[in-house]
Order: sequence, then C-alpha cells, then structure tokens
Amino acid sequence: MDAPPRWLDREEKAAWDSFIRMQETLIGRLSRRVQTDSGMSASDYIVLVSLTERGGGRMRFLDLAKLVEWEKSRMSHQVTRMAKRGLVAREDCPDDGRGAFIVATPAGYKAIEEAAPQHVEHVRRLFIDALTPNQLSTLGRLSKRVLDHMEKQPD
Amino acid sequence: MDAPPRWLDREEKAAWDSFIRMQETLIGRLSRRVQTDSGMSASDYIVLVSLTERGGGRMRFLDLAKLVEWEKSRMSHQVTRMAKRGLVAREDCPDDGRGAFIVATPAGYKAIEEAAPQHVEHVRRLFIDALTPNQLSTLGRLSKRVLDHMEKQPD
DNA sequence: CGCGAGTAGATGAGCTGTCAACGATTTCGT
DNA sequence: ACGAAATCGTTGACAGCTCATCTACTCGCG
Repeated sequence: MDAPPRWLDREEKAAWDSFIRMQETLIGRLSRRVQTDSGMSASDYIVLVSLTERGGGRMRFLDLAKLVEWEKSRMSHQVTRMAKRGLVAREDCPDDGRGAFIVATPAGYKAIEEAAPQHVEHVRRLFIDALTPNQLSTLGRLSKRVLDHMEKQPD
Repeated sequence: MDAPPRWLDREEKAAWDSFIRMQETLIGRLSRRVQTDSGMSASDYIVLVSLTERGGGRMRFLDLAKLVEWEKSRMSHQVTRMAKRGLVAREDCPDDGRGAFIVATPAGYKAIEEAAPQHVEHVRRLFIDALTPNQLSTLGRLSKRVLDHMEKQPD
C-alpha cells in the first residue's frame, strides 16, 4: 500500500519545531539546575516529590512506579541507588510477602524540602513568567487535549 | 534573605502538570516508536535528519553538535557508535587540522529515508491530529514565546 | 491440598549520557 | 616569531535507562 507520507506543511512544521525545541531546552535546563542546586538528579527529585507529596512519605513500590509512569525495572534501579545514598529505604510489606514499601528517610525529606523551593522558582522564571495567565492556561488546556488524545491512541 | 517560595497556585500547577505529562508521554512514545520501527535510537534519527536535511549529508562536527544542541562529548560518542554501525563516517578536514567532517553513508541515507515517513506519521497521529489548525498554531506560538523568553534568561 | 498462572520486585548485561581531563592544532598578543 | 590561550575533538570513568530473565510469593481452580 505504502501511501505517500503526509509530510508536515510549513505551519505544522514550524509549530512542531518550536514545541520540540522549547520542551528540550526547558527540560534540559531544569534538570541541570536541580542537579547543580541540590546534587540530586531530576529522577531523584521526582521520586522524592511523589513519595512525600502524594504518598505521605511511604508508598508501595509499584504504586510509586505507576504514579510517575516508569517501568518497574527503572524504579527498582533508581530506588537501589537512592537507598545507597540514604534518601529512601525499602521495607517489607506485611500483607504481601512479595511486596515492598519505599519510605522517604529524614535525609530524603531534608533533601526535597531544600530542593523544592528552588525548583519551583526556576519553573516560574523559565516557564510561567514567559506567559500571561491566559496564555498559560491555554497552553495547559492544549496540553491536556493532546494528552487525552494520546490516551485513546495505540502506542 | 530566603524569601518564602512563591509556590504555584492551583491553575499554574494544573497547567504545568498537564504540560509535563503531555510532553513526557509524547516524547516517550515517539522515541520508542522510532526504536521499534527502524531499529535506530531517537538520537540516531536526529543526527541523520540534521546531517542530511540541513547539511547535505556532510557537516563539521561542532556545527552538527550545535545544530542539535548537544554537548560535543555526547556527539562524539554518538558518532563513534553510528560509525561502528556504518550510518556515518568521519573525514579529516583539510582546512583545519583539528577538525572533522561527519558524513552520512549510503546506509545512513537509506535508514533515514525509510524511517522518516513513519516518524512523521506518528507525529501526525499523536500530536498534530489532536488539535485543530488554529490550536496547533497557538501551541506553536506559545512555545516560541517560552523559547524566546528562556533565551534571555541566565541558565 | 497441590499445581499452574499471574504478580511483585530484583538483577545483570549492554547501550547512552555526563563530566572532567587530555592531546592536537590554531590564533592572538606582544 | 614565540608562548599563552582558545578551539576542535577524543577518551575514560561512571551514572542512568532498557530489556530480558529470574526468584519468590499469591491466587485460583480442580
């Protein structure tokens, strides 16, 4: 069948390029910032935020993985490294012999409490402040729309 | 001074979360797609596209690195790997004894010509088709705006 | 009960990215 | 012309991600 590809037209390509470059630059800068400000990687940061904000500092392994939408293997390696640095600890789950809880240690709380304000400040400076409130909410709405659309699509 | 952090308000946070999740999901899906469709990594793809589209198949090493906004070290490793698989080759630069050209091989051209249409199709399916032309151009405009704003900011 | 299927999570190999150091040229100031 | 500094690109060590595989446990069913 091999229909001729429907290449992007000039405007589509311009929009796509801007989006891609913006997103790469933004994410790149933010993660370098987290790294140099706090010594944590962006992954460390996300795990600790999720664990403390949404799980009260203690969460089942797979729930945590689902929350941040990571594969369990990635989470497992990540937790191993973070445990080695004392940011989290593993605990056995009494209800399910296979299971494990991931717990934020005091050092983990300390790390995230120091890093979070700086991170928010950078998000504000680089992203939020670039737009008016209306524009920001538009961007949020459009993002949500793309997200919902993707969820209906096959991989 | 330690001013209290200006946390994101409810609407700011909602917009930020939607954007982040959308962007992660989209990039994740696209790069897995490139991988399984063509056997190339997303990085291979970007390098070959840049090299062939914008450089006519031959480009100075650092120009290529700047074009895709990568560190030279990353590019160097990437080129080494791609050269090993026959997608590109290095050539000495006659004008500058330190320099090098990166050249797309015939196999490299073949690979990118096969992969590009599928990639565009996925971009269309996951992203472009989620929005009306107006919405798409709005998203592009807002992205550009954030990008321009970031370029005025320190790291 | 006992067996097979499914689930929770760990682990190892191999590839990718980052950081710091390095060698090789070129450029620039004097 | 000569030494210092800047530029071009590579390399090695190390952390991170992915994929396949593995163990241990639970659950459902005969």
